[in-house]
Amino acid sequence: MDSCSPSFFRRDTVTVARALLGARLVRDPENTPRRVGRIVETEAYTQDDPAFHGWNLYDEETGTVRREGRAGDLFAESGRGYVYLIYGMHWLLNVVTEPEGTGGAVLVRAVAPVEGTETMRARRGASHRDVNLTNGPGKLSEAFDVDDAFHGEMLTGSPLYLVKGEIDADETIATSSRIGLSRGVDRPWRFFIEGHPYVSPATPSDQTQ
DNA sequence: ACGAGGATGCTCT
DNA sequence: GAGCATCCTCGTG
Repeated sequence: MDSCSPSFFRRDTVTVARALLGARLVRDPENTPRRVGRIVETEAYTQDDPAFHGWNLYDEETGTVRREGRAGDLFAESGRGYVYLIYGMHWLLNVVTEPEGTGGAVLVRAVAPVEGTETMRARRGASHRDVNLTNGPGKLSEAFDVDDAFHGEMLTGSPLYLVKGEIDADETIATSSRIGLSRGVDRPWRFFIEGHPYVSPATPSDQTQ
């Protein structure tokens, strides 16, 4: 196993977001079958980005950072989880990037099931078609039992970690504006495997009106 | 197929 | 009080 180490994540956030396409997300708790998903969609968030949760903590003029609250953890050591609740309901999984003191994170937006699909079905409910198990950031968190417990934890080993992977020869990486934003819509920082069935069906933020 | 609307809680104003 | 890195259900065509 070539699991992603802190140094893998201690790089430019956009580079990490691209490099995570084809990587595996592994959920390996005790007493539960292992779940593995292949990452097919990510988004990058950087400290000078108005959509970044820690945007108001970073002063571009002086280069100083106020590491306060949950968003302050976006400036922590790379390889840690940044997990937060959106719309009062869904946990979203990010991995902290860049050197400590520099803000950045990659949102894992969609994976394709590789192993443990039965467990994912049990978590998501039987009424769903398989494509709906993990084709969105809230959905994959439910399928993989990701919640607040992983916020601030190192994602470099059990029970939740990432393993390096590649894009197949017949696959291409596509880019778009990110999903669900009102600010920072001009930054083309959503990356996905073009045409893959497990890419989320959402519309990029610069194509809505 | 697609669009509208509701659920629900944390953070900042 | 508003906005939010979402998802699901229920309308209409």
